[in-house]
Amino acid sequence: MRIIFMGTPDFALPALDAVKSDVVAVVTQPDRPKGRGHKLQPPPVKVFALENDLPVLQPVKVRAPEVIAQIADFKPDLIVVVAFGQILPQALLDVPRHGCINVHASLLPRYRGAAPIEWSIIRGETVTGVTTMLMNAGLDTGDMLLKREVPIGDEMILPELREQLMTAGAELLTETLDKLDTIQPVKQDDSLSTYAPLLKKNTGLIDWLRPAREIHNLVRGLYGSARAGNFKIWRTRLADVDLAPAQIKIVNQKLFVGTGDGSLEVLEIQAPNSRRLNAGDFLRGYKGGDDLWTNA
RNA sequence: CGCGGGGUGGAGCAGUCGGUAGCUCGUCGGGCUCAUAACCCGAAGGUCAUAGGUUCAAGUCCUAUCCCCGCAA
Repeated sequence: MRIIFMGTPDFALPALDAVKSDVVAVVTQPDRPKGRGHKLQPPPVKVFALENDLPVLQPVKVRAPEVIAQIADFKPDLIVVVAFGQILPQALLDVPRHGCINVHASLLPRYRGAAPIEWSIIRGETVTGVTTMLMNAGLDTGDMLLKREVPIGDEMILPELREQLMTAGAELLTETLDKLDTIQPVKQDDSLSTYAPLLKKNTGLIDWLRPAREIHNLVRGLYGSARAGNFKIWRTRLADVDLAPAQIKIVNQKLFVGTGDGSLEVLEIQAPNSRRLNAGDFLRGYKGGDDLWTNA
């Protein structure tokens, strides 16, 4: 089986590793200026591919005819897509005779889209999973092959869930390829579908009027991107202290915040221009008063 | 060369106009207490990121390097 693997971030690595012996080429996103100083960074999949002596393509747009031709030249039997980051046009989907298989980090048809892992935590789901599907031109709308469930613990955090899903995804991919001839594809029930859109900058803004549980889920699901004022909130815990929304209280080196329903203990917080600290350390240096979030 | 903040005893911070360092917590010893994460007394612990430079004198000014962080992408 000649496979072309398409993927970009860390999440795709276990899957690529699982099938690499059949991979004839890897397609990933171009190196991008990233981080401080705008240094050019190769995507993790590229790094992995080079370490394994796999040919790497980094098209700006896979939809470009010359790119599709280039991919076709590898005469792939199958294309495997895991967190690639670009939409494949029909012309490309038609290239491999076995079609294109995608590993998606949710139980389809729920959480179609770019950020299924984050949204499944933010929405307070107790179970999610991975799904393999035969891709079509829609966004995560292809016929499903196999699924595997992964439970979401009450206190589970984004990196933990991501870790489990990427492992499960790699295993499911292997299983899918093994049974490819016998699996009966199942159409998705569009009436049950939900979307997990790209995270926006303001997705992480904490509204203290919301219930504690909801805010806690947001903090868990964004892990570092949830913010209150200029502070990043990394970890919280449900608490039982009587406080008005957004009001803070410091007791025994612990930081509590009131919400619209219930209260939270802030366990890890990051002040502007500072690094991430646990609440105890943060409070030691904190000289301000009760206006923690309101001043800016 | 995208913009900006910072590296000070174990931790988090302060340090004004340059004159060899201070706070909170922790640690160790002692005391109080039925007891304690509480309180009282005392102690240890810092070549102030690194290398140069200016100066009678630098954590504090100048230059270079390393590392951390925020924004923007």
